[in-house]
Amino acid sequence: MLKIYNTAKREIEKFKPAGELVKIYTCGPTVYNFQHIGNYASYIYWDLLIRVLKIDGYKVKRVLNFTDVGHLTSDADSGEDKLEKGAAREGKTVYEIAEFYGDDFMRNFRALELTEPDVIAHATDYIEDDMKAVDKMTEKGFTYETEDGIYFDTGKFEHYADFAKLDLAGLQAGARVGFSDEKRQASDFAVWKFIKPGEKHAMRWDYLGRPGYPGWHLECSTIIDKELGGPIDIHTGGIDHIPVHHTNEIAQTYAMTGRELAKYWLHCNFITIDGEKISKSLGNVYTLDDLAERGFSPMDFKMWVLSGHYQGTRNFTFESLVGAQARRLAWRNRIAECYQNKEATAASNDNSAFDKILEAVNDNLNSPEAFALIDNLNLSLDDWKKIDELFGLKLIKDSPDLSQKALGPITEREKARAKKNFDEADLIRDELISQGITIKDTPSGPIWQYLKN
RNA sequence: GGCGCUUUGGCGGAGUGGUUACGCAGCGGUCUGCAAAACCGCGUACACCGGUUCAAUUCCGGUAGGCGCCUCCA
Repeated sequence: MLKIYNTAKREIEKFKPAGELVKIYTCGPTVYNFQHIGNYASYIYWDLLIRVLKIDGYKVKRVLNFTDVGHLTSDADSGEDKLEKGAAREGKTVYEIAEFYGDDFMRNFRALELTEPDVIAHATDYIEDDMKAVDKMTEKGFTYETEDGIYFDTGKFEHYADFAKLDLAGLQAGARVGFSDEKRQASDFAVWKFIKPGEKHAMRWDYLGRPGYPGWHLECSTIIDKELGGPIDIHTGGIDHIPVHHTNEIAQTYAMTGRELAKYWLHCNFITIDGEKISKSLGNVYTLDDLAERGFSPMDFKMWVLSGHYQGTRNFTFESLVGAQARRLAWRNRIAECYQNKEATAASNDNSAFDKILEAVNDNLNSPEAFALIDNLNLSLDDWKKIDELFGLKLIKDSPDLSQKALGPITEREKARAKKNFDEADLIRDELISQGITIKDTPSGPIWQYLKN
């Protein structure tokens, strides 16, 4: 039985899906630049959620969006469109930018062994639906027009402040860059932006007799409505989305359909790097490729991420990443032990071992506790397979049975050792090391292990 | 200002009203041809101040610190 922390209620609840199919939506990347390790940390946590649900026996339909239009450099309706900015930076078209960074995201997504979403929704494929959505909201009187777009009148939705517990009176509208004085409330936001004559904006669609493009928040409401249908079971995202983006999604969906958007809202916390937030100006924006250059695989990073809880703040340091890497190697060598000592592990195996691990993860995705259990429990090869299914750590895949390869040399070495021909014995050992296999002499005879990768 | 997270030994990070995980690093030892591994042991951690209690790191109240989001970024 899964229990999860629901941001909407600010408490841990038992998860009960509305129907047979668990409908999940994850706010995806804005494909205008490389995603950094903080971005990927969130997708690792949400992947764990998907995997737990599936192991618990649920059928899941999950939608992930790619924002390829309309996301401005501020979550408020000011600044530049990130895609347009990226295109200008690299001398490419916005479509090339979106494709390039979208592909890069998926490459990393797969390298992290994350479950493929059932639908990857590109915002630009839903423009017609966006227009219909604006029409609907306008019909119901939730919008008003200003010089630069169609705005959502948050004053018309009495529960607007509830989700994020906003203090609307305290919102300092003036502090927002380029705040339009035509807005009725500081919290009002654009559902559609007009492109002024002469304004550079490559992505444009005709609507209401003039060129424009959708407001950033709109795509999520539209895509959810079209791909999943209303109220979905789970909506996930980063905590930064609570006050603006998700609050606005909820308002839009209410305006369009009169329904709530999602029953359970999960938000992951941010990671810091060397004690500070991830930001370009601080120069601590690492990508997975940066980690690879320093000798850490995507799986090492994933070990690090899952060794902490999704709701806690995590501080990333390379020192702690070394620990995560070592822990993964230790687990792989326990698998090697299973290969070499089948009878013993089977005999001493605790049948409930994996159940305990699963129970920990069902408790609001407590992966650190699950990891502690893995460290301590006696596990069979079968358990390790289940653990791989649960966390997607490629433990089995990266731990082939090397017995065939190692057995001959190990026997040769034992013969040499018996003759006290240690030079030869060491030569054999070195030869195996060059193939990534180490030999450890235990009281019950030599065993092979994986070398640090 | 609003909304949150957090404070455990050198680092990461669980957990518990009394016996104090685990990983990494360190030290000592056993074992070993050597090396490594393994195993044993050591360092006696829980921000601070009150309260409850026979007993609090663990419960309650308060204080202080660190951090994040809202304001490029999940």
